Amino acid sequence: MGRAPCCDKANVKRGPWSPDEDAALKTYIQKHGTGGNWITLPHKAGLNRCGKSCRLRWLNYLRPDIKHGGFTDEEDNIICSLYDRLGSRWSVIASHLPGRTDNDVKNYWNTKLKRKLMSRAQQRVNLLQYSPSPPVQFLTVPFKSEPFNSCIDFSAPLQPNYVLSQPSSLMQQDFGFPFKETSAASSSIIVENNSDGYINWPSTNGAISSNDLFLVGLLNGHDCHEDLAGEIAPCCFSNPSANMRSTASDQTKSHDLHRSLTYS
DNA sequence: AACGTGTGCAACCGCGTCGGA
DNA sequence: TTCCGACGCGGTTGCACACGT
Repeated sequence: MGRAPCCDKANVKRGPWSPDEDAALKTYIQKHGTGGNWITLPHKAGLNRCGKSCRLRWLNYLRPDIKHGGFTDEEDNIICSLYDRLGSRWSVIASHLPGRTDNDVKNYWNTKLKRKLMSRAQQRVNLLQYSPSPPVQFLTVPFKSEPFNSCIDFSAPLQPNYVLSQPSSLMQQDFGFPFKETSAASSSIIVENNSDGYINWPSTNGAISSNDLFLVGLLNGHDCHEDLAGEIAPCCFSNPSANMRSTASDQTKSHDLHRSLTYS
């Protein structure tokens, strides 16, 4: 049996709020407060609205301390940093941004910030400076919803000359298969021998940032000191090894990373 | 001008949690 | 301890507007 609805949906107004309704709600709350009961508030305020709708309208729009308008770079950084640590806990993230609501932050993340980060990631790819001719062929790596972290699952054995860029937060060592560095300044490596389809790295502390991208491409045997151009192949995080730690938060990151890559 | 598509954001929905009876 | 109403949250939807063809 489902939960009983909080109000009679057939007999309450829905959709956008009119200026009159806004005024009525604002006037009532400023005069009487919410009274700790949103369900009875609309009746008392003379509004034919669901209590939840009133609560949302007040918290997300009518509250006097709401900050409207664009987000600043500083706010961007706070959101990115907190999302990296907390995932999609918008209310917690919004609590660090005075005047911003969880709905605001969520919408901003979903519509703008995610794409902004993708654009930065693309710039990082270009900075890797590989330019094979014929162009790089990129490995398609299907997303898998479970498990995650501490390992990239390529679904199929890696072939020689696949290029893997690693996240900056991880050390370039002990990947569990032979590789060579592309250059001292680069964060990429090249697979020299076939691998078993998994790349393990030594970090067991879950130190993967959602700003970190794992990019894979095939060099077609060309020299690595050329420009990298073409499609990005998203990788999923996988955890076939029992001694690797994985968390729900990492699953979210992996999922979001995949989704954001598919936007490009 | 008309139409299709993309974007931003307000609002809704459903579920988990909390607290009082 | 259990039940139930209300709250709060995150995911999703739908609409208005902008923009391109």
